[in-house]
Amino acid sequence: MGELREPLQQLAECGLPTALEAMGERWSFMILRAAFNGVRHFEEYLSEIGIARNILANRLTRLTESGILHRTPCPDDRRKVEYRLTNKGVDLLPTMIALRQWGERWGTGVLSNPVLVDERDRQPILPVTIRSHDERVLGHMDLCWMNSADITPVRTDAADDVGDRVRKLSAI
Amino acid sequence: MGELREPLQQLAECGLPTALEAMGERWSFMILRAAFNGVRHFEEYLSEIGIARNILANRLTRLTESGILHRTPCPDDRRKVEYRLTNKGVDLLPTMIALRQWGERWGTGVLSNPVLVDERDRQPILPVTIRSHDERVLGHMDLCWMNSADITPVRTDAADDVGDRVRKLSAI
DNA sequence: ATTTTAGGTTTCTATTTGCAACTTAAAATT
DNA sequence: AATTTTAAGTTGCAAATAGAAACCTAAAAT
Repeated sequence: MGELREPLQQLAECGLPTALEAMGERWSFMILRAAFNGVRHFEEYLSEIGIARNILANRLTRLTESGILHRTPCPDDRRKVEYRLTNKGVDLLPTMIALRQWGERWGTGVLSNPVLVDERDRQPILPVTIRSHDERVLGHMDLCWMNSADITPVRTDAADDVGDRVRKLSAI
Repeated sequence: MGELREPLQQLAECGLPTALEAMGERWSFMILRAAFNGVRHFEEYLSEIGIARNILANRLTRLTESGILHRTPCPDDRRKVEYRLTNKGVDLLPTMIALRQWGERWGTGVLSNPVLVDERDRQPILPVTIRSHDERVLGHMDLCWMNSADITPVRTDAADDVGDRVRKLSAI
C-alpha cells in the first residue's frame, strides 16, 4: 500500500505546462522549423508549411505575443512584415532537434537527408541527450528529483546521507 | 534577388512531422510526463493531469497505437490496466526535459523545485544542448545542412572543398 | 447480496480548424 | 495616371475536435 513514488507536487509546478501554453498547438513547431530555416514572411510560411491562411495569422500573432517571434514591418517594402525568432525562440532549438531526431529514429524509415552537421568539422551532430554536471550521458534510470535546498552547491563533494530527500524517477 | 538559403527540400522530409503526428496533440506531453513520474493507471492519470475522461481514453489509445505506451491488463486485479512507457516512449525524455527547461528559463519565474539531479553525484543536470561529434556545445550559428553522401565517414579529417554542398542555417 | 472501483463509452455543447472568398494598403506595370 | 499584382491579413461558414456530465459493464470489496 505504501507507494514509494509520489511525484505529485512537482507535476503542478514545472516548466512543462508553461512551455506547452506557448508551443503546444498543432502548427507551432512547424512554424518554428520554418523560422529556423530562414522563412521570414507571411506568404512564405504559408507556402512552406501546409497551413490555412487564418490559422497562420492566428499562430503568428500568438507566437509573437509569447515572445518567440518578433514582428517587424519591412522598411523597404511597406506591404511586407518580417517574423523572425527572438532569443527565446532560438532557445527552442534543442527541443526541436530532439523531437526531430526522435521522429527520425522511430518514424517510418525516414532517411534524413540532408543532415545537420557542425560547420567546423562537417560531421553530423550527436543525438540530443541528458547530461550530468560533469557531462556524463544520463539515462532515465540515472535521474532523480531532489529538493534544491538539499543540494550541495559545489560539485566536488561526495553524496552524504540524503535519505528520503531523494525521489527516484519510477522504473519503466 | 539570389536568395542564399533554400532549405525547401528537407522541410517536407524531416522527422518533425512524424514526431508531431504522435506527440503534437494537446495533452500528449502531459501524459508522458505523468508516465515518466510513475503514473500507470487510468484513474491515476485522470486525477494527476486535469484532463477530461473521454479525451484521456482517446489519448491513451492513440499513444498506445503509436507505440509510445504499452497497455497491459493487470493480472492481479482484472479491473485494472497498466499504461507504461515503451522504449520508444522513454526515448522522448530528452525532448521533454528540453521543453521543460525552456519553460522554466522563460516562464513566469518558475522556481523549479524539486530539481532533476543525477543519482550518482546528486547534482542538477545540465541544460540540454546540441553537440558536435566531439561533444562541443553548438549554437544555432554553428549548424548547417549537408548532403549525407558528402560527409566523410571518419572523424579525423579536415574539411576539403565542400563548396555549395553545404547550406547554412539562416541567420537570425 | 450490495456497494465500490476501474476503465471506459455516450450524449451533448463549445471551441477550434480549415477552406474559400473578401479586404486594404502598397508596389509594380502599362 | 490608371490598372494590376502582391502582401498580409479578416470574415463567414462547414467540419472536426475538445470538454463536461451522465451512463455502462465487469470485477473486486464489504
